[in-house]
Amino acid sequence: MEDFLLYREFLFHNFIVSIDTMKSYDHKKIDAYWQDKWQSDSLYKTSELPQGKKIYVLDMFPYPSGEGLHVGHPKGYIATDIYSRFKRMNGYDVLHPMGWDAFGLPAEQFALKHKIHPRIAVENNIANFKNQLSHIGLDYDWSREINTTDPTFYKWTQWIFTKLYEKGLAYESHKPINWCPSCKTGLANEDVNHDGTCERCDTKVEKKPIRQWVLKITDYADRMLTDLDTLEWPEGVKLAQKNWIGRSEGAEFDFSLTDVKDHTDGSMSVKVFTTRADTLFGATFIAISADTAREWFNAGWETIDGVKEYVIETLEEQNKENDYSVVPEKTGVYSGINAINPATGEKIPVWIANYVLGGVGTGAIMAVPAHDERDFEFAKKYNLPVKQVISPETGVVQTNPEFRKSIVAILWDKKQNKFLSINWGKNLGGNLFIGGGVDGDEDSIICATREIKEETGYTHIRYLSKTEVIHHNYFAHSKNVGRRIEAVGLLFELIDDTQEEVSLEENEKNKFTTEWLSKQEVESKIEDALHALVYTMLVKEEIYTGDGTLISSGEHDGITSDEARNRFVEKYSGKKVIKYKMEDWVFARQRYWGEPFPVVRDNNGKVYMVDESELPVLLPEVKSYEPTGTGESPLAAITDWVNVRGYITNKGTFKQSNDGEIFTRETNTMPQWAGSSWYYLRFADPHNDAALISPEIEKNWLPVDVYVGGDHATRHLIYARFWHKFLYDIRVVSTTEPFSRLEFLGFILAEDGRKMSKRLGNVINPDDVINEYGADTFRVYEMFMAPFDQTVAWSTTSIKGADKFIDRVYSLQKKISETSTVSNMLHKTIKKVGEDIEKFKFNTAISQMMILVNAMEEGSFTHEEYSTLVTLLAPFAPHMTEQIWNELGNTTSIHKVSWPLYDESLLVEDSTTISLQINGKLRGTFVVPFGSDDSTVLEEAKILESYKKYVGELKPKKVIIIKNRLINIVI
RNA sequence: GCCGGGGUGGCGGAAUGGUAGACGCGCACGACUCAAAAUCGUGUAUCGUAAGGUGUGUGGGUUCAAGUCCCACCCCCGGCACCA
Repeated sequence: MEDFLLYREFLFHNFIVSIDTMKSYDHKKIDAYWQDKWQSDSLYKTSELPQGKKIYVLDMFPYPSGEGLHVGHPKGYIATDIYSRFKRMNGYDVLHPMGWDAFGLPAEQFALKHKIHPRIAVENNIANFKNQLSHIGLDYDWSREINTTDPTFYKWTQWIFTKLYEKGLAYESHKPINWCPSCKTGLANEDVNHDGTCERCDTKVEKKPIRQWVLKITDYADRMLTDLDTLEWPEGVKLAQKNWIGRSEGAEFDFSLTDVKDHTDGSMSVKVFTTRADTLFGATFIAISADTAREWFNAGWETIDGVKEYVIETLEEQNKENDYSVVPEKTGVYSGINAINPATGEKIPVWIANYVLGGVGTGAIMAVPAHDERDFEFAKKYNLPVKQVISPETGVVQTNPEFRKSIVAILWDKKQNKFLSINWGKNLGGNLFIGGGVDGDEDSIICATREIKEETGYTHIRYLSKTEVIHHNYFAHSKNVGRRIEAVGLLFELIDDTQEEVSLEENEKNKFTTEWLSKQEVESKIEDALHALVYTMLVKEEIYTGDGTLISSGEHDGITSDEARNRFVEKYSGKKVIKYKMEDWVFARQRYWGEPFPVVRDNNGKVYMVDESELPVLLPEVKSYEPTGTGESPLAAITDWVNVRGYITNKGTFKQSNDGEIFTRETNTMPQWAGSSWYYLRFADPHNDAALISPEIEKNWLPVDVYVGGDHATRHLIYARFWHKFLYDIRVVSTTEPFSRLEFLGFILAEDGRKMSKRLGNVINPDDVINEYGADTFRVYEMFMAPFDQTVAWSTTSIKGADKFIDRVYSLQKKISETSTVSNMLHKTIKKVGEDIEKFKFNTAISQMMILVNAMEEGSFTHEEYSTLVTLLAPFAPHMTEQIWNELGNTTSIHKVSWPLYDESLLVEDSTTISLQINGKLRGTFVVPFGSDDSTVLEEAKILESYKKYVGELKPKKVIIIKNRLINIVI
């Protein structure tokens, strides 16, 4: 009641203004009034522990850039706001926090440009962001705000690093890494664009050997892969992670080398990695990368003429690599060395080839041109032998099959470039080539020649080529038996069209017709897997790269690819190996604005972690935080910070002491991804000095139930999963995954369809929009403009629709009456809005409410029904609905009201419109009572003019009636 | 090339195999107004005066009925890319 009186007083002072603006209500006053009131009432304060059902709704926390917010930024925040308000109204305790990801390069670059300290810049930017956000009416509990640059926060980032080190998951490396010459820092692979440029500044990234801290994320690759299945994430993201992790199961084999001149590395063998160990007998040459060749040179190898030049040239070429979209032409050179295939004992040449890459596998491959496209392309170019060792397998393998031998013959008319096909009709397999069974030991060419003559009469033909045996499995329905066919495919050329009388019986002849098909027709009409494969191999001259049965593999003929992969590793001294495309995480940056490593070294360079009791290691103030570009961080110049006296505790950690030895601090800083890899935990327990998070709080609030943000499929979402799993292993968290459900948001583009940027001058500032239309209109429009996950351009005209809607809902207040025409529509709306919010389908939820409002405007509705509408709209338009709620005489906040329930019985309408179809075409509609039985519907339909016109006295062949929907009469 | 996602009016977009284009913008006309804005009303896929025909990227198919299911292809967006 107090609120109500307060509001009356407020109206008295301000209402005149709103009449002037010709709007039903004055959003500026109302927005501010309620935002202040919610704030002073602590409406959104989250309790320390959830009392009942909990839900943790999280936005990807923003990077507080100097540019401020544009209208695209709040889209996700509005969605989580709606979702969390909805959940709160459904009786959940909601954790919905916000914070700042403020370390990292952009903040530092902004600071450098504007000549202010990054800490000050970050403070200003956060203040600006917070001010902009505050106008939107979001329900964050700001008492839980966190900031990754706050020492009380990064203390725990450092703590996690010391734990990673303890568990052997952090190590130093001098391997060449990605170096951005413009940002003057090392980068993780994840920070490098597809085209080899820096993700931040688009400068060409170089390889540079720098001492680096690296995290062993590859140790978690398998778990990260398998646990993907447990996540309610968009399939695309899961797939992207799967590809990024890039697990491949294979084997390594040693090929011993012969004819090596002065190769002093002593091993005299080359190690290859393959995922196709089953094709070992088909390895007809070895190909090594230019990198591997260089290593051999360094080890003292003297080679034949031209090889060294080729290697140098290739290395140069590969370092350029600007255009990633074009696969370069394969080149190579014979090295003069030969290798022994461990399976066949044969001597095969070793080539150096540009398509073999140094960083992949072992940098050397066994080339199997018969079963690998790249090897095949290379072998064709350099005339290297192709040896098929896998017999293709088509169809579905049958149990207890009948064995048969057969041929598939393709007759080619070169002049017309057409292929002879037999059309058996739809039910007998459609178009095939010529097929037939082999009699006993009959030669396949003779057999095929005979079949062609028998079935088509052509006799003047020339044999061209044939395949190895293909195994084809199918179920012969006519004989009710599974079959396994050993087929040979053959290609013949038609010399002339001399044709004999087809020797088959008349009734046999009538079963099929012969047709000449063009290439295009063949590809669309020949559906049979075996016949299509024969065509692919003989006409298109493609190789078979799938699994199958072994042939030409000595004693192993007849076993499957799977069996061979296991057997060959044992038999030929191979080793099973699992490789990942993902590499360990380069975790150091040579910049100022990041978390310092809690690491010191003694004068022998031995590394110690700073003792937990002395964390955080504070980022020191520094005069110049410009990058040095030497691979050293600016911190290295601060000698009285770098040099620190102390001692090593019996735990092996470092503690400061003025009379101790001198140690030197690590001067690299952590990458921006460090803080964001665990921040979501801290929101649940933001002020805990003693622990990263209290176990009780962790158990009650975590994991994040719904995580909303932009597409970070392969970086943030990989790193956070890795750290979370590690924290699970050291018992800091009790779940194996951090984010149960993930919802991506589509971006908002500028009205011109381009990205919003200051440079293009097309930025739309939410402050301006809110000023003109109010926060509620802004919120409703952003949610209504397109499906949530879809990118869409801003429209300064379309927003008027949302504005009108808000205004009309407010105006409806005047129409409250004692009667109702909308009860059915209202209950449908309650159902749909609830279901849609749950699924993040905000656009259709709003559209349903618009439909209801239209119906209310046309008909009549009660006070209670109006209250229900306002309640449904409350999560979307919190200010206006709170205002109405208050004006309706309620004394508590609408945001504490229970979500309305729908009445199943009221979802049903009294009557329903049936559409009349005649032969599937719409010919009219009519209304019948809901639930009318079929005969009633038919009788009603017969009354229609269109029924009389189209059906008349004709007898319908068939009448299909879909209850409450339609009647279709087939005549 | 491979893997995702998508292709529906002038625009953003709706459609459990069952009236395609809900809802909104825009546009046109009308009401109110001296006038405009705002607001309200009516109309708005397309061809046709009409009856009716045609329409969800293209071509086939399944079905009484296809935007929706199946096959082939084209185009757009995103990711990966000589990964052995």
